[in-house]
Amino acid sequence: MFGDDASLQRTLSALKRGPVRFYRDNVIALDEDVADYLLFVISGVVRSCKICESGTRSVVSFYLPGDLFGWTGPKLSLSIEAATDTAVLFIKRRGLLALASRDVRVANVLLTATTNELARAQEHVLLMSKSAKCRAATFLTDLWVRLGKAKYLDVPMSHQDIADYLGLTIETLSRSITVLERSGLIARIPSQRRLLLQNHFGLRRVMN
Amino acid sequence: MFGDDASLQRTLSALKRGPVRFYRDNVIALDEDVADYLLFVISGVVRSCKICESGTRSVVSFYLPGDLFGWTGPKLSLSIEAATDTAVLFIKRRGLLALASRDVRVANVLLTATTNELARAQEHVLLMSKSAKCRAATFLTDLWVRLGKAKYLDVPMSHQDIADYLGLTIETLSRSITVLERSGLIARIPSQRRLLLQNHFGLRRVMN
DNA sequence: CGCTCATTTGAGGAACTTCAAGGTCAGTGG
DNA sequence: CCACTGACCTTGAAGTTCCTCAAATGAGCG
Repeated sequence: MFGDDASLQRTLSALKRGPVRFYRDNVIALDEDVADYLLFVISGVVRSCKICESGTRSVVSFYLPGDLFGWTGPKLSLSIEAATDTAVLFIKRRGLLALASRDVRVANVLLTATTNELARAQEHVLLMSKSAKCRAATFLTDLWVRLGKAKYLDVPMSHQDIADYLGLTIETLSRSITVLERSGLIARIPSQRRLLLQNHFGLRRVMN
Repeated sequence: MFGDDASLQRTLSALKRGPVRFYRDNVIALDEDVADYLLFVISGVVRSCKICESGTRSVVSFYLPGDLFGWTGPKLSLSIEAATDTAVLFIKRRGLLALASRDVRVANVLLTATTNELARAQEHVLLMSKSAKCRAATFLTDLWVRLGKAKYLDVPMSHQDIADYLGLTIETLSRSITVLERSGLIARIPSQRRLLLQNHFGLRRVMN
């Protein structure tokens, strides 16, 4: 079984639902739902976040096109939401697991996806005990890398989302970005949302 | 193959090396080594941590007896160290993966271990944007749960380790614990290292 | 006891948050 | 074409939390 890619493709197609489109700030799933489905991002940005009893929100992770995720345990009760307009694929978890037990390539994809997500979560932990300036610089540089190192960085998510991801207020984030700009490390051309990372060496130094 | 637990046990035995004992603060592995081995904690506490260029240390995770870990990607370059005197098992990664592809039980153990580690990392991220008092209360309560909800909580790792895990200074951690004590939520009986969590409801409230 | 190391406590300063106001930009309707 | 609106971002000033530095206290051990 699955001796050729074509039959693998057919089996995968049978497991997926979508692409489903969501508008910005729509809830895609609560993580009770994610117990049954993995998500694959086709376009746009997805965030997983948590609202505390105190009303404060934390963004745990951003997922970009090509990311496969949904391993988060149900006890965290995270909410999966569209950070921009998005399209995502829902993939039956049990079906994919069964497939993985028969096809090593599938198993490797799942293992790689999970390991990557763990590594990113650990880097996130490390980031949270750095200064605001360092957090902002690291976030922008990482995002630029994840989006393919294009000439300009079009930041797709709102500053509020970024601030909640970095554990800062939106004001502190704004000030930090302004400091980076005044230091000549980045520039905003021509508008807010489009950034040019000018001095990668300097950014690396700020990132520690 | 592996139709019975006995043959599974034999195969597992062939993959493991140890138990190996380490004294407190010994380096168990750098994560280039962890690329080849998974670690299983027999006794004591293991920490994974990172020293920045600036000299500051962060503890990414603590592993307790029964924990299986080592999925961290090599690009983080974490150091795996003994937070107390410990005994650990080294398990050949490739061998265990091969085993997992043939035995669903093994695959499930690996998946569960990885998912748990991811969930803990995400909770850690959430924790880092809370107040010092909340972080301390959450850490102590979680540790108490992970250690089996014994009557007394014998904190096994140093305050410095805990502070580096929580992204606080050792002084702020100490003050936070003192505040919890003065609020009657915890008590130190009879010495520093042994704590009694007195008011679980109150602790839950501080944890938010 | 007298050493060392770990933890606690205090006072002052730095970083971040809060609250409040001003600015920018895209969309809408006159 | 221009003013109006609302969402989003930026800036300023005051307040809070946490950090830094310094010293004191406590625990463990020869």
